[in-house]
Amino acid sequence: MPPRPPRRDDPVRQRSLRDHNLALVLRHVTASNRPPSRAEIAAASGLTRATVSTIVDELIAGGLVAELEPVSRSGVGRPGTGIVPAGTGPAGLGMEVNVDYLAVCAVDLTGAVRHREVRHLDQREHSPAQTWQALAELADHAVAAVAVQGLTPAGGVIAVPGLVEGDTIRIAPNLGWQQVALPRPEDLGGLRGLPLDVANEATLAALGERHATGLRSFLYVSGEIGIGGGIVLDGELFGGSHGWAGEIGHVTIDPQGPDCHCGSRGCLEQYAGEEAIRAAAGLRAGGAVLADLVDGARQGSGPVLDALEHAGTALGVALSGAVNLLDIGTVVLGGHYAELIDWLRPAIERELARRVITARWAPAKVRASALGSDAALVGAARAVTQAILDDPARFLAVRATPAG
Amino acid sequence: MPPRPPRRDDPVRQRSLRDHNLALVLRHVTASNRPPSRAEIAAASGLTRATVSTIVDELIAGGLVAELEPVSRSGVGRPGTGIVPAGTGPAGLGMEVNVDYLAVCAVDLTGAVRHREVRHLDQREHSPAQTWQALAELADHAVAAVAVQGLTPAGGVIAVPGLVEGDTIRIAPNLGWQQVALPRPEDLGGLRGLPLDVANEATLAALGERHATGLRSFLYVSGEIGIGGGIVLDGELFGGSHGWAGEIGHVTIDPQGPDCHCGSRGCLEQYAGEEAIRAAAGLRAGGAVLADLVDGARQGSGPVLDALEHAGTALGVALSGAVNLLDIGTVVLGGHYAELIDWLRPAIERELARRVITARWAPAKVRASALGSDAALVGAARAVTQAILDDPARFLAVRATPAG
DNA sequence: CCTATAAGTTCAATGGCTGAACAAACAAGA
DNA sequence: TCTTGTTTGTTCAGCCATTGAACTTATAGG
Repeated sequence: MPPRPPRRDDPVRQRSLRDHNLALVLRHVTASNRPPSRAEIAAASGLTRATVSTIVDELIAGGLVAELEPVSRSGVGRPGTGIVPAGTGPAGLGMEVNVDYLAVCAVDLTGAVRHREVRHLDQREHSPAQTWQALAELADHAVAAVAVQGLTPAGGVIAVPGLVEGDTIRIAPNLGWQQVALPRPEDLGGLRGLPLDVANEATLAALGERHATGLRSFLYVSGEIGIGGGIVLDGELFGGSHGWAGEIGHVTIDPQGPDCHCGSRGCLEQYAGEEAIRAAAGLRAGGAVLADLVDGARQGSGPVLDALEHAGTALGVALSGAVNLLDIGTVVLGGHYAELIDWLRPAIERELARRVITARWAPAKVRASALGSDAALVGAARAVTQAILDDPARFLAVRATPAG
Repeated sequence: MPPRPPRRDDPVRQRSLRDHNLALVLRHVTASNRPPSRAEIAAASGLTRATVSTIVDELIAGGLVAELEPVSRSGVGRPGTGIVPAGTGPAGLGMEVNVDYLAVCAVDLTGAVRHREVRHLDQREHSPAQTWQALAELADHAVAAVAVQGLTPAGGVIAVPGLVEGDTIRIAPNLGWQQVALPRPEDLGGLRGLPLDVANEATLAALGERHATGLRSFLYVSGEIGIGGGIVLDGELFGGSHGWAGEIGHVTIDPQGPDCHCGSRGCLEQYAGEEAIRAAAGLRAGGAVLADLVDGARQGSGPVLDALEHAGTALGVALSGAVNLLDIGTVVLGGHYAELIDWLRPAIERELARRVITARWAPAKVRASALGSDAALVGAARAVTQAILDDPARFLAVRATPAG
C-alpha cells in the first residue's frame, strides 16, 4: 500500500527539511476549506512568509498547486491570492473488482472525481486474466477521458474483496480467486509504466471515508456479501503487520455458534452477513437482498425488523470488542449497512453502551458512510493522490528527472 | 502519557534538524548491543562522521552518553572509542500502586534497574491520600538511594490498575478508587518540582515488555485479579483516543454469558480472570490462588487442568478477535498468565489457528512476559527515560535554562 | 621503521530558514 | 484626489546544520 510512514530512522539533511515543509504547506492548502493566502499559510503553519513564498513557488512550478485570480476579500490591506490544489496535472486512478461489476474512477488533487465508469460483469464466470483485460479497457477510457481535462494519472490502485499481501491476492472468496498476481502494467494497455497497486476494498473504503468525512480516527465496517473493515488512526490507515488489519467479519460472536466457511464457528458474518440477514428475515434467495430488506423494514415487516435487530446486536457485540481494544471514538457503517443504519443503530448502540467499559465517559458514535458504495473506488483513487500530497518532494523529483 | 509522537504538523527549522539527528544518534547508541564507535554510528545512520562527532559531543556535554575507555579491538586501523548511554545523570522513577503493595524503582538511561523497593500494604484499607503519603516515602528512599550512585530522577510515572484520563484516575475497581487526582509534586516530598504522570499499569507493562523483548509490535495481556492489556504498534505504545486502548478484559466471549461487575455479560474476565479460574478449579477462596493453580497443574489435578484449559480457550477467542482486527504477530502473556503459560498455550494456540483468518499464512506467536510481575513498575520508570531518549533535545534544553 | 587502514577532527562550501526591510495593493477618511 | 494605515508578498543578509575532503591520530603487520 502506498502511504509509507515518515521514516523516523532516516538521517535528516537540509533537503529533507525542505521536503517536510513542502508537505506541510501542501497539507495546509488541501486541508483548509477556503483557499488560503501565503500569509495565512505562514500564520497557520508557523513558518515565515518568506519561506512559505519560496515553497509555494516550488509547488506552483511543479504543478501541484495554482494561484486563484486575486479576489477582493473584505477587510483592509492588500488582498491575498488564494492558493488551491491544482485541478490539472497529476491524477489518481482508482479501480475496483467486485463480484458482479468492475469500476474505474479518476480523482484530481482536490479530491474531485473527474471520471467514473462502471461495467456490470460477473467475475465468477471469468478468469482473472479476462477480468484484468476488461479492467484495462475501462482504465484506457479513463486515461483518455481525463487527458482532455488536462490530467495525467500518476498511479493506480485496484480494490479487491479479498486478502492482499504485497502484489498478490492471497484469496478472494467471493470472486473464487486464489493466489492471483497483480497484472503487470504492460498488460493493462494505456497504463504502461504506471505504478500499480492492489489493496483490500474495505481498507481502501476506510481511506475514502477518511477524506470524505474528515474524521481523524474511526473504525469502518462494510457489510456486503462478506463483512470487511478498515481502521484509521489519527488520520493514517492502520494496516497491521501484513496489511490485514480490520478483519472484523470473522471476529467470534459466540464460540459455539454456527459453522463459518472460514473454518471457525460463530463468526460475525454468520450473524450480520447478507446471507445470514436474508435467511433470518425469511426473504427469497438470489434476489436483490438489500432492496428487499429496506422495503420490508419500511413496511414494518416483523421478520425483517427482527432480523435486522439480531444483526445489529451481533454487530454491536463485535464493535464493542473493537472499541474496548482500540479506544476509538467513531464507527462508520458502509456498504449495505449504510442504507440499513436506521434499523441497525438502536441495537448497536445498546450493545456499545452495555459492553464498552468506557462508554459512560466517552460513548462511541455510530454514523453512516459518506461515500456509500463508491467508498472503495474513490478511496483507491485517493490513495494515489494522497501519496503525492503526503510526499510532494518525491513526486517532484521523479517528475523532474525522467523524460517520460 | 509522556511519549508524544513526533509532530507531523510542526514547521521544521534548522534546529529541529539537529534535534532529529540527536535522537537518531542516541537511538543507535541505545539500540546496538555492542557500544558503537562514532564511525559505526555514522555508517549505520547514514550521517557523516563529521556530523556524528559533533552530535556525540553535544550528547556527552549533556550527560546523556559517555565514552568508554579506548579498548583495543581486533583489526587494523585506529580503534574506535565505544559510546554508551550514561550510567549516571538522569534517571526514571517508576511507581506502582496495586491492591496489596506499593513499589518504586529507578532505572538509568541504559535501562538498568538501579533501585527497587516493595512495601506490602493493602490499599483497600487506606484512603488515596494515605497511599500517596506512603508512596512518597518510598520515592524519597529511591531518590536518596540513586543520588549516591550519581543519578538524578528526571520524572516519575505512577502505574495504577485502573482507567486513567489525563491526570486523574477515573476508576480503579480493585482499589475502590473513583475520580482520584494525581498527587501534586509538593505532596510527594523529595519529588518536589519533578514532572509526574499516572497511567494504566497494563499499558506501562506493555511498554516495559517492549524494551525488554525488543519486539516491534505485539499485544500484551496481563492476567491478575482483573485482566489488563496494552498494544504496542511499530515500537510505539498505542493509546487510542483517550489512552484507554487495550481493554481486553471486557471483550465479550459469549453475549449470553455470566453477568460481569462492569454491567455487561460474558466478558473475558468471567472466564479467564483469577476468580473465575479459581472457582472453576474448585480451589479455596482467599488463598494464594496463583501458587495453588501452579501446584495443582504440576500435580496433574483434573479440575485445575480443566479450569486452565477453559480459561485458555476463552483467552484464545478474545485474542483471535484482537489479532483479526489488528493483524498483530505476537501476543505476550504477563501477570499470572506468564507462570501459567504452559497450560494456557495449547488452548490459546488452538483457538488462534481456528479463528484467525490469516492464521495459515502468518500464525501469531504466543510468548510469556520477559519481566514478569515487574513489568508495570519497570515500564513506568522506562517511560521517563524513554521520553528523554526519544527527544534528547528537549531534555537538554530544559536542563540548560533553569538553574534547578 | 615504514606502510596500510581505520577513527576522529577541522574547515570551507552548500542549502534552507529567519527576520527585517521594502514594495505592492487595498480601504477609509479628509 | 491624496494621504494614512494595514496587510500581502518579495528581497536579501545572516545564521545554522550538514557535507565532503583534507588532515591528524592510533593501531596492525611486515
